[in-house]
Amino acid sequence: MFQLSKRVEYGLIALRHMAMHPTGQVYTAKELAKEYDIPYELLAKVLQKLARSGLIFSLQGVRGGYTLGQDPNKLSVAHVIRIIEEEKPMIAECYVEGADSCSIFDVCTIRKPLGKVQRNLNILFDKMTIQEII
Amino acid sequence: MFQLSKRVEYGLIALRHMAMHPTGQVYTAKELAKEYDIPYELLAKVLQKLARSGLIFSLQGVRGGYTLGQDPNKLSVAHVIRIIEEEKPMIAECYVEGADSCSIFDVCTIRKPLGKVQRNLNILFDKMTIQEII
DNA sequence: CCAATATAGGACCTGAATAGTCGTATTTAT
DNA sequence: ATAAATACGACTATTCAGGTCCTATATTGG
Ligand code: SF4
Ligand code: SF4
Repeated sequence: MFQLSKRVEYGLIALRHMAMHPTGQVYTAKELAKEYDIPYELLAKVLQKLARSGLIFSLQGVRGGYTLGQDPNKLSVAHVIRIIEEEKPMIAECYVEGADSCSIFDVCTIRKPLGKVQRNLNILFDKMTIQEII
Repeated sequence: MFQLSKRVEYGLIALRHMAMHPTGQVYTAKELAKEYDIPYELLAKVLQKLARSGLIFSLQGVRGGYTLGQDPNKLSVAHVIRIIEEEKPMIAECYVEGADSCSIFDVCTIRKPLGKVQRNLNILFDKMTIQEII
């Protein structure tokens, strides 16, 4: 319970790697996968997703790869999570899926307090930048 | 991702229910399950676990049930989670399962920053008591 | 004593979500 | 042209949470 998904972990690792080295440098999914011993196809998908949302730039073809598209100081972990996980619920499903998603919604007594936890968690991830995890 | 398990939610709901009403009162798993429309067997197991670790008292036999064993002011949500989930990992598995659990442990670069998140989350749940969620 | 009602707890089934794999198309530098 | 890279959809496998079922044991009250 409460684990970060591998996809998010892999994404963070890749972003951190890019942020650590001189900007503009291009990294291929292959070399990153090898460096960190991550399944290539899986990492590739994550990078594609990050690229699609403009978080990193992709260069196709020979000598292509990925390069950091944003200042790592301004890139929050929360943002990365949101992109990779899309709108997956955190803490409690009813927050995202609505009242119908939970059969005990209208008698549930812990929904509100959990909201507080959720907010605090958001703040935590919002404040944490890629630069910070280097 | 990052969801509280149903078992924890059910446990919190039951504890909250007990904490709301006069102390000493006995509740059966059956009536709680009905009241909140929770699967009886599942709730029963959660309550058994809470009873085993002394968090609530159990009375067997006819007219038995459960009764709150502790001051709700002193009972933290963190404690409840730890009892129900035992030593399930939060945030990242390597914290509990050790280095061998993750193939990229020794090249992983985000382990330490995730530790910070974990600590903050612990603080959050530690501070939150059952009394508080009433 | 006996029947009813409750907890105790193990075994099992199921479906959904995650992790990982494969195949193929497309792009581009050389 | 070829090789090396991204793009992307479809597929498989594994894991885990949620839920169910069954039996044993304890306790009360008639
Ligand atoms: S209504 Fe309550 S039990 Fe249901 S998902 Fe929301 S917080 Fe959890
Ligand atoms: S070593 Fe890194 S990737 Fe592996 S479980 Fe720990 S934090 Fe996650």
